[in-house]
Amino acid sequence: METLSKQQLRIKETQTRLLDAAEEVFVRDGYESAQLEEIAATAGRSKGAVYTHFKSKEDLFLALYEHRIRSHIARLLNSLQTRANRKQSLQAFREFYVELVNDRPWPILTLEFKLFALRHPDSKERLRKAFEMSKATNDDAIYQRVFGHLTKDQKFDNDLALLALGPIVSSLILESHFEPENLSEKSLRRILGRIFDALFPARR
Amino acid sequence: METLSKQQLRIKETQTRLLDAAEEVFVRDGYESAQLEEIAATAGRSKGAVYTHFKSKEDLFLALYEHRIRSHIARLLNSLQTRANRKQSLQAFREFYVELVNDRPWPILTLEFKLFALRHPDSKERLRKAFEMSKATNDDAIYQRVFGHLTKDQKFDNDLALLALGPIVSSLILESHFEPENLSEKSLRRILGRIFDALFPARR
Amino acid sequence: METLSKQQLRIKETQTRLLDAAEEVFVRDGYESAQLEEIAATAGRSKGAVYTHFKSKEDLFLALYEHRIRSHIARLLNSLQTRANRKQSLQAFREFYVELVNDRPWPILTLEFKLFALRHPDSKERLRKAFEMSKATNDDAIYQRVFGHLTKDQKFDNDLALLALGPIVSSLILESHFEPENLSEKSLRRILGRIFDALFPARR
Amino acid sequence: METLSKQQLRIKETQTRLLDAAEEVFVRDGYESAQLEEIAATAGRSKGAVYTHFKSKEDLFLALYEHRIRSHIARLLNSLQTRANRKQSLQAFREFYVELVNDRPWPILTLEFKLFALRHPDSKERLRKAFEMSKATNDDAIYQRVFGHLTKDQKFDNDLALLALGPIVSSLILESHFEPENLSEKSLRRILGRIFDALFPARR
DNA sequence: TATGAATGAGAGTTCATTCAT
DNA sequence: AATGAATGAACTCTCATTCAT
Repeated sequence: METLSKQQLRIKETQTRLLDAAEEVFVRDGYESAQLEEIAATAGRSKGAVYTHFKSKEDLFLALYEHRIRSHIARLLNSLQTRANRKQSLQAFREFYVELVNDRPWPILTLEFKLFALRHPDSKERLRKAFEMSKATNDDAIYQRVFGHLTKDQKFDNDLALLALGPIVSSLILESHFEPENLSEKSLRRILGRIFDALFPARR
Repeated sequence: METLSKQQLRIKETQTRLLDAAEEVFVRDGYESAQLEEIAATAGRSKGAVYTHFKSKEDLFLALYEHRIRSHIARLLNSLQTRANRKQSLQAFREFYVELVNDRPWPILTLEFKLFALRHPDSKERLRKAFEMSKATNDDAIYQRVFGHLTKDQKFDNDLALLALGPIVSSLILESHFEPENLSEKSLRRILGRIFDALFPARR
Repeated sequence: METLSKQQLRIKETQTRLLDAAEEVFVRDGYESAQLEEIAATAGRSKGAVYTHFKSKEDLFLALYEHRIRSHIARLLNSLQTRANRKQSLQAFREFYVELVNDRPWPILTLEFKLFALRHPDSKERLRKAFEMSKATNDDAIYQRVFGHLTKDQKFDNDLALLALGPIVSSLILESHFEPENLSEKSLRRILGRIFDALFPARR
Repeated sequence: METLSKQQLRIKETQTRLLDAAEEVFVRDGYESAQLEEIAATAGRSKGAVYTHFKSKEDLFLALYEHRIRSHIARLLNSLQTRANRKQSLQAFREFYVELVNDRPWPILTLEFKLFALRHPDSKERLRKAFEMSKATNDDAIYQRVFGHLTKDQKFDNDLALLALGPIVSSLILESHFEPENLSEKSLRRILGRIFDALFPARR
């Protein structure tokens, strides 16, 4: 664990600032409308600094997504780690997703990124890797801990549900922007909980 | 039902072509990246023609969405109309949503439009109207026919579910683009069905 | 010979203005330093207009060269056409080259273009065609008229001389910019004449 | 002849490397398109090092030219030095120019520099000095040795020819890039020789 | 109604130059 | 002396929009 020189610290700092600013602006304005200059200014840096750290606007966008996914998955794993038994693990899993309603930028960023992916097949390989990474439950041990042993049919449905979960959360949070009263945070949690319970029935 | 003059027919034809082309291009490229020229060319018209029929790119986009919503709702109403009893109606309702998996452009367009709405508050009023329109079940008679009489608590949950349904379908179809194997059309139908049944339990 | 509509005339006019402006600016500033905006402004048009008529800066540059070569070659052919015999033809040929000292932009443009060609091998095919075109004496009839019948050895030397002539003229005009006194127009003509006579000895 | 410290040697080494790299890149890409970073990398140094040794891109370019001219003139003088009589001297002079066909970068660099000079009048003074330097035959003794005693008219023509010689060689070498077959090295020597003999007739 | 030449604001990207280390 | 992160002016190219025909 070496300490970083003053120089290296500044570089790290710039990268962090740029990624944070990128998230803010990309989420607010969308990939196409987001301006590099705005991102740079938000980060307290100049346009040119963006190009010191990222090859292009697209590169910055993808780097942001990778970065975001890494911390997303770290948070999920962390919340699963501390639980003793299956029931608690599933509960933690449930909470994690329900609590995503607090992370408003996340679903927007996710959607933005998926639409981008659809329209930029050139980036496919890099995208595939990021998507791959995002499946924490790829790990057998974790899968076991959260869902226990399943029959083949149960596993099939469970895997489908796992795939569906993220998108559903995202879409509901997005929708809540348009129905702030009917889809209050409380309502959101409620319906997310209902869907979760339907998708992951607690097996005895 | 008046007959339209040749002139009027031609106008109508151009409008239809432009809207169809707009859908194709907006869905494929996204609002920002879509080029008016490309839309015009796809419609077999020139850029100028777009401006004869629509005030701006934004106007065309909104008009497209209104147009699409109108036909969407018409199709839904139509599928509900012919059913005799509540059970059949709910079934038809279910089928309608499950069958949306065939209408691939729809969810993309919807997402695209919602993201647009989020970022163009100026258009809010027009957007609100279109969204409003999209709720067929606003009509009490229809609501009754499909869901029967509900207690206040049931109605609350049912309304939440109604709000959630569209976004969920959209998000799953979108996701299926990235997991064509795991989220095959068949799998999509299956999971959509499961979610539908959880959200709208058949009451006796 | 149809007349051009007002519209078509304006288009033609714009093209001409742009090419003229391009020549002025490319010659003055060089390909890299020349600014599209400056060219457009010089032509009394906007930047965008350039792109209506030319695909890119490079395209404009190449189009300019092709255009210039066409008129260059037309002028040469024209000056040869009117002469009755070989001696007169050779004399006309000589005069044409010596008089190039009046066309100051031409050699700069030529050099600029050759350096460009060297550094943009992608444009090779288009360049080759333009260069090809520039050899008026490719035409046997003209060759005959100007140089008469030559032995094989004479023809070899004559062809070498033909290749060398243009570049030599260009380089001398360029040099005269740095030695305006020693290489006055009169001196230029004198030395060009000497070189011409050495390269194309009047055969009896 | 003092010995240089290690430090000084390293400085010298860097300068040499930078100048060599600069020549390579300026010749290959042209002044405007040449990137300082590319030059630095080619020299095995970083961008910053360039600025330790040269004030600016322009300064490096001019320094390169001065450096190149110095060695050019040294080579010319050297080849003249060893000859005993006028005839041999003229012959050496002739050979020197004819053999320039081997130094492909030289004419490109020269042209590049002249075009630069034309477009950067600010550098005029520095340029003038470099040009001045390049005329070895400014030295009366050398002039005498090579050309002997000339009448006023002969001297006038001879001086013109001296001015023309360099540019002509350059332009022909450049042209040979486009006609590698017709202007083979052998052909180049041949025609250069012919021109030389016409410009500098061997007087008895 | 429809065309497409022309406009011009705007955006991503490049790159010579600076400067803290 | 040398590095390379950061600056910021500058430039090409794009594209929604206008308008004469």
